[in-house]
Amino acid sequence: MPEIILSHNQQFSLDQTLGCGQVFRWDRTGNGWWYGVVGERVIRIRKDGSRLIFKGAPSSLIIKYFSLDLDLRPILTSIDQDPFIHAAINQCTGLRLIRQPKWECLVSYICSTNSNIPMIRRRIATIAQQFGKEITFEEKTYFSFPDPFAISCSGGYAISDCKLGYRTPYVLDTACKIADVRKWEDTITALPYEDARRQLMKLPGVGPKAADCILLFAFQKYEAFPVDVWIRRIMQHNYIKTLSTSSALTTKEYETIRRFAKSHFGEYCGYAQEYLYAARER
DNA sequence: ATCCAGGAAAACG
DNA sequence: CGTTTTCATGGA
Repeated sequence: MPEIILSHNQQFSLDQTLGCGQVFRWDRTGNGWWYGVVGERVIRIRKDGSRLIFKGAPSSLIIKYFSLDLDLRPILTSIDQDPFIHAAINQCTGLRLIRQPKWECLVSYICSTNSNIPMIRRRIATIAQQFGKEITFEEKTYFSFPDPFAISCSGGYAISDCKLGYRTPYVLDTACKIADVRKWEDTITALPYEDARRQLMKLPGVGPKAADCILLFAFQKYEAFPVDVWIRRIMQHNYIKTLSTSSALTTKEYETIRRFAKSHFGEYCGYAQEYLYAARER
């Protein structure tokens, strides 16, 4: 089985990275193997010390997907601005932001609203099962994530069967609007963060939070700082104690939080967000 | 039964 | 304009 030997500057935890809630298509078996669908491939991977052992994809794809080509140390040093984030960094050693497939990430976070991680996972799995291509791997059947056309051309019939609730028309309408995925990806990629964010938020079902997740996880716009209920709580308790404790997160509050994060943690505040989220107390 | 979950859109005042 | 209500689903 192919493997990658991680050097000392490739700090990496498979469990932190795949288990922190940024991706929804990976499962861990009892003995440390992870199985996941990435694009048209099923990947099996585990880590033994500095050895990364895997099957189902070339090394180049593994390195790109897990961002193993970038040195985490200067990034973590730059966001390590106070004792609280320092503790989170230490608690989640080796957590990396993944370079997710963009279209799948978009749909995932449209499906994430007002929901929890197990539910999101189930929805994405159902969509893949309904519309994706069958992939056989080690005698088991998996499904790739369908392109927009596969979803839109069904005329909304099969998608309404995926238990997405009120998110059903969001996914369908977004699939219709993004007929040419490649073009959409190139457009967003080329735009600076704020412009890309405004563009994404024009899609039905994509608000500030979803847009920031997509930009951070799929487009590597590291200044994105997604604010969900957990992050808001953490920011209230540890950083901005003057925040009102009203129930719904207003646009103004969201702006206050993400501006603070950018100025406090810097250009890589998105990395700070993910460490804070992964280290959250439940 | 009631509340909550990696929120967003529509309705309201 | 800012604030409140509604939305579908399942788990605790």
